[in-house]
Amino acid sequence: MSAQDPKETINIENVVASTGIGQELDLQSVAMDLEGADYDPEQFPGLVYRTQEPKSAALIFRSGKIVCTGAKSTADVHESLEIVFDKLRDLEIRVEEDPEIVVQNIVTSADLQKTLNLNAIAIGLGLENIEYEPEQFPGLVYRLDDPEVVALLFGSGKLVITGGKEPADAEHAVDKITDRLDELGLLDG
Amino acid sequence: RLRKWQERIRTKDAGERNLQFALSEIDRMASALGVPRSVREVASVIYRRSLADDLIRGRSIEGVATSALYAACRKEGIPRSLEEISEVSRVERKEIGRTYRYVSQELALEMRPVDPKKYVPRFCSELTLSEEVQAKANDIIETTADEGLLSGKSPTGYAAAAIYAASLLCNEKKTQREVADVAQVTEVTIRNRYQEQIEAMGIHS
DNA sequence: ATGTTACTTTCGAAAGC
DNA sequence: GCTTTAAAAAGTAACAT
Repeated sequence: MSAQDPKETINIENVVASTGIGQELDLQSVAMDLEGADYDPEQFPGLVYRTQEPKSAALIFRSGKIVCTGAKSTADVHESLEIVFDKLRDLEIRVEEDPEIVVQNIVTSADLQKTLNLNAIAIGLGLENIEYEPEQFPGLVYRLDDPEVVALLFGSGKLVITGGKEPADAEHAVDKITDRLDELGLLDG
Repeated sequence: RLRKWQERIRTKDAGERNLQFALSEIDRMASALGVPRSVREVASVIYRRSLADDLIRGRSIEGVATSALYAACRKEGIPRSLEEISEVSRVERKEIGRTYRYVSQELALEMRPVDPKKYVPRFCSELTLSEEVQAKANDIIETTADEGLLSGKSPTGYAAAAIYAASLLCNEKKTQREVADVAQVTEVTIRNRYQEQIEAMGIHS
């Protein structure tokens, strides 16, 4: 009744993407005119601009390249970047019509809905394939080859999957992890 | 050519000096921690393997030496926490931890997670607790860990809580602060682990 | 003794040191 | 390698109440 497919519990928590306006920028002046912009070249070469809805943070560089992070979906990434593009246009900066936006990383969380004995899992998956140092971090780090993602498994059964380029990567990862733990008889039992 | 010859000697000498420095550091830290000679030997082997596999590039000699000692203590079954290790090293805890993880992966040391029970004898000794308390603490750790209660928890905090609980059960009470001090964890951690363990053991007191 | 804030881990891009 | 951004997981710690 309560046990549903772990895939249904997958939630996208953050999407990182990169793009560019195809134009060099004078970040100093952009920082002056764009309200809410944080720019401290001594500390970091990029200018930070935050959007409220959707919530995200954009890192704008002198080269015109932009990194967007914090969005909850790929659609939000596009929305956020459109806002950034329009803000720049308001500053009389030429921005390409539809700059190519490339998703670089998707962070998701999920729930296997069964508590995990990480010690047993560490041995079962093979000590050479995992990293588990509870003195340093409570999660067990499991790197998958296909899809090429990294999963952090917790004793509660919840997990984080990061490194994927598309939502499907997380689903495949959850499937593989579930299957692997099942065949090892490590889901509860 | 003479120049090339000198360069080789210079490199060889530098390498030799660095190795000697690393080994003397391992010796110094091991003495400060009071670990047996066998541990220093294991640490030396791990350091030499790190050197042979070129793992020191981009890292400090001290960091690798300290990590080798941390790994050796664990491998020999007498673990020292990163907190304890960092007190005798000039490398900070975070760096020792990440270097250890790197060396451990690269050399395929296949280190198993630290068993909290490995801390019981030393901590109890420092607290002058009886054999009975040690046995009780080990029982609590073993029983509750098998129920999956150990997952994700720090070995020192887990051991500390079990020792605290055992000291109460055996009428040799030590305060949370006393146990927290030897284990180098906070009272809050002992409190949290203690509650879980007691509940899992079905004890009420 | 409890509550808040903050730091640990994973990932990726950007430009520059 | 570092710097900055955001986000989740759960444990631990520092400091306040």
